[in-house]
Order: sequence, then C-alpha cells, then structure tokens
Amino acid sequence: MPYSSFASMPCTLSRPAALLGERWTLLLLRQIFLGTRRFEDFQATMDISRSVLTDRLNVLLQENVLKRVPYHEDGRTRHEYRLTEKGRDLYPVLMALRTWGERWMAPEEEESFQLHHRDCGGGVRAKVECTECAAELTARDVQVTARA
Amino acid sequence: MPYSSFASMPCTLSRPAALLGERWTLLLLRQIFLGTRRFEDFQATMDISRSVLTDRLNVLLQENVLKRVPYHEDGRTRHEYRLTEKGRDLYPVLMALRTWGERWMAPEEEESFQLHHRDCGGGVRAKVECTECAAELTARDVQVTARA
DNA sequence: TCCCTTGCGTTCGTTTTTCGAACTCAGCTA
DNA sequence: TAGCTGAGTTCGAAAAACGAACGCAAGGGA
Repeated sequence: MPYSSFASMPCTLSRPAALLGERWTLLLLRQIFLGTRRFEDFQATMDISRSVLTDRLNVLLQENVLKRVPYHEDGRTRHEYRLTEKGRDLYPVLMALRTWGERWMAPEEEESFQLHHRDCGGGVRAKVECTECAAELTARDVQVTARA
Repeated sequence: MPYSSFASMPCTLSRPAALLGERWTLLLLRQIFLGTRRFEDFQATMDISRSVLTDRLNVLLQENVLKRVPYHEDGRTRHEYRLTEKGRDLYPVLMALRTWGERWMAPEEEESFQLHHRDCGGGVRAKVECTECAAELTARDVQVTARA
C-alpha cells in the first residue's frame, strides 16, 4: 500500500490527511491564506523548488481546493491561484494548527502575525464541539465506533 | 531555505505545519487517535516502511507529542507509544481535517468510523471561534496584522 | 542448555521525490 | 528586432522512501 493509496481510502480523515500530509502542502496553504496568489511570490517567499511548486499547485487545482483566475496587469492577462469555497473551508484546519502552535510551540517569542475578529477585536481559536449540545469536546469525550 | 528550516521559523503556524506536513505524520497521528500504540500495529495497519516509521515516531517523541510507556505482556516488559498532553491537544487538528473531509471528500459512501459525544450522542465537528464574543469565524471575519 | 518465537527496530541496495540551476516560451516594450 | 518578465519545464545530483533481509533481546519449550 503506497502512500498515494490513502487518497482513495473510504475514510473521511485519511483522505484529507494524505492530501495535506504531502510535503509543502500545508505551508503552501498557509501562504495562500496570508494572501499570496502568484507563482513567483510562492516561490520567493517559501523558497520551494519550482518543479515541486508546480506539482503541488496542480494537485490542489485538481482537488478543486484552488482555482486559476485571470487578471490584468500592465495590459497583460495572467492567472493567479485563489481559494475555492472548498479551499476556504480549510480555514479551521490551519487555525487548529495555529492554536496548537500558540500553546505548544511558542516559547518566549511572539507569533509572526496576529489575528483578530474584525467585529470585536477578539482573538481566534479552533475548537471541537458537539453538534447537539454544543459542549467543547476533547478526544476523551468522543466515542469511536466502526461503521456497520 | 530547505523544508526543515520551517521548523525554526518564528511563526506559530509554520512550525506545526512543517512538523505535521511531513509525509505519513498526519496518517500516523490518525492511527494513534484511533488507538494504535505499537510499532508492529502501525506497520501492519498503515503499511509504512519500517525505517520511515522509526523516523516519524522518533520525531514525534523528540517533539514531545508522543511518549514511550512500558507495559507488561506475557511476562515481558515492552514499550508502547502514547500521546502526551501536547499530543492529545492535536485532536482539534485531526477533527478539523475530518470535518472538512466529511463535507468535501465524501461523495456517496460513508465514513469508515463514526464519532459521537459520549454524554449526549451528538456528532462532532471542528470550528473556529472568537475568544471574546464566541462568534463562529471564517477567514473573512479575521484580520491579519503583522507583528510590531 | 539450545532452539524457536515475538516485538522492535537497523541495514542496505533500489526506486521516488526533491533540489536547484538552466532553459523555454508567450506577451508585451523599447 | 531585441529585451524583459512571469510562469512554468527540463535534467542531473542529492535526499527521502521503499522493502526485503538482518540483528537482537527476552521469554518459552524441549
């Protein structure tokens, strides 16, 4: 079972994990959520090799996480990479990573950017909750059952 | 800037993203949250090569996400891999992946396991909320500012 | 005691990925 | 026509992953 076969497992956790678990993919998504949209800018800010960048962008296009959108600059038509709705919906994944990073990987130093709720200025955090009673859940509060 | 240098970037999103963005690491964590604890069981259920499994387990031990715990079986002392508090706190990351997978990568088929809140039987989902007003947030509701 | 089994890795030669520098190409611009 | 720029593509070298075989310590049984 090669790594790639997880992409077709009947598990709604395995497939996203296999997709985002490829090298560079999470870092690429971070950059996109921070506003980067062009090939050259990804390449410059992340210092990823151009061939791997091409590959990762293509995978995300194929998965419909990103879309290519034409735009004009200096009278020329070019394309930029933007999140689809499916892509934007990955926000909780990135925020969960950051919430964890804030708690467990921030020794003294501060974060390189800050996030605030536009409406009230509050902070941002990811959490897991019950769809019925809205209680916040940890792994211990959740029962796992194999599907029938 | 090699991939590994993201592990020391002053960004609380980059570092977790680089750590969990290595191949197999997210899938390994999924398996751990599902209850797998021993080398042989990881190897058998994921079909990962033994050398890479050794490496990934060691990285997670070093990062203090996992710990080795001795246990007895057949009168012999062995060790198993278990989550630390830091590791357990990754639960929202995995649940965010799953919530996304349920919405965007579950065509007709069902998930391979189900999750329920032990207390009330409700479903489980990840979300992002404001630490002040508790509103649920999307990327559009959040303002990013570079640190001073 | 000697041999077998088990769990947990380690080694090593082969195949994939990644790297990085150079190259290509299309569409302006001078 | 020549040059520039953004967006890739190509290709040889280096790193990572693969997988089959090997190592090893701790029992158990003969």
